[in-house]
Amino acid sequence: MRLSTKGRYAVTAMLDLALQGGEGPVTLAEISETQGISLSYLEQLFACLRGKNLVRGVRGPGGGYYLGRTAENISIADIICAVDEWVEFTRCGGKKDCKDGKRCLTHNLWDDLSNEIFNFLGSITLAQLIERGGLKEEGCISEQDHDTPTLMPTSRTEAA
Amino acid sequence: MRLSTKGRYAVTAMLDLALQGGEGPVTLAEISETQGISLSYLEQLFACLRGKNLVRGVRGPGGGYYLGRTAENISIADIICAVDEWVEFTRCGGKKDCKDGKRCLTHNLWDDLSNEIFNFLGSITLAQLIERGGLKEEGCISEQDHDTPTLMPTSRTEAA
DNA sequence: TTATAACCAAGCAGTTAAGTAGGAAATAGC
DNA sequence: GCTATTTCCTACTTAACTGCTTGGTTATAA
Repeated sequence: MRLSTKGRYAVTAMLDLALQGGEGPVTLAEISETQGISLSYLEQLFACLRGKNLVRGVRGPGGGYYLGRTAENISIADIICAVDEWVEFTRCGGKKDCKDGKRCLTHNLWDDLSNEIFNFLGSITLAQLIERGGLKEEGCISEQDHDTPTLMPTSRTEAA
Repeated sequence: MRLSTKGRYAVTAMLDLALQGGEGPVTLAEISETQGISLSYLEQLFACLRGKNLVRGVRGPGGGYYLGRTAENISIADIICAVDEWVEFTRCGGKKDCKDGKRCLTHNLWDDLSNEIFNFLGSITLAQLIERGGLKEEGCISEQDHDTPTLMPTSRTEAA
C-alpha cells in the first residue's frame, strides 16, 4: 500500500468535490482555488479518478465534475488506489522461490498487514468522513478526541 | 501519514528481527541476506529505529541488534514513524488562516482520517502480526480468505 | 592484535512528485 | 456558426526522494 502526498491530494480534492457538489458540477478551477492545488496537477489526478469511474466530467461552459457514484459508495481506498498505483511488491516475486521459509514468512506477514490496511481504508467512505467531520466542525479546529468505535476496523485484528 | 516502501522495508526488517531474535543478537548482514535488502540501506533504517529506541545495537564480534522493547510493545506505527518522518502537511499551515471555511474543513477531514490510520497502525503490534500470521503459515501462501464484501483484496492486480 | 560488526557521512543513479506549457475537443450561450 | 468555457491530452521540467554504493571510524570479543 502506498499512501503518499499524491493520494492525499486526491482524497482532499474528492472531499472538496463531495462537499460542494450538491448542485451542479464543480470545476477544477474551483477546487484548485479552494484547496491550493495546481490546476494541471488536478487534471492529472482527475484523469486517474475518471479512469476508475470515481468522477464524471462534463465539458463545456457550466461544466465540471460530478462524483462518479454517491459518496456512500466511494471509499478512501478507491481514491488512493486510483492515483497511487498499487505496486505489487516482493512477496518473493509472487512465487514461492524463497531460499528458506523465513523470508517468505516475513513477506506473508507484510502482505497480511498490507491487506489489513487496505481493508481498513476500504471501510471508510467519503460520506462517513464528511458526516463524522461535520459534527466537530464548529471552530474550524481539529480536536482529536478519539473514542470513535464507528470507524475502527472490524474485529478481524486480534484473532484469526 | 506516509506509508512508502521505506516503511515497508523497516517493518519487514523488524519482523525478521522479532522472528529470529530469540537467542542472541541478529546482525544486519543476516537480515540483509534473508530479506534481500542492502546492508547499507539497513544501516540507515536502523539508525532511525535506534534513535527511537525501537532497536538496541551491540558492537563487536558476536554483536548485532535486539528489539528495543518486547514485540508486544512495538506497534507498526512506531516503526513507520521512525523511518518515514511524519510530514505535518498543510492543515492551513497549522493556523486557521483559511480564506473561507471550506478549505479548512477539508483539511480537518483529512487530518481526522490521517489520525484514524495512525491509530489503526498503532493498534497492531509486532507480536500480534506474528501470532496471527503463524496460524496460516502452512504452505507459505498468503490466502486472503477475509469475508470482505465490498473490498477486493485481489482485484488490485487486475486494476491496471 | 585482529576480525567482526555496529556506526557514520558523502554522494549517486533512477524514479517520482508536482507543476508548466501548449494545445485539442466538446458544448452552452449568443 | 462564433465564442468563451472547461474538460481532456501530451510532453516537458524542476525538485525531491529512494535505494544503494563507497569509504571510512569506532567498539569489542577472541
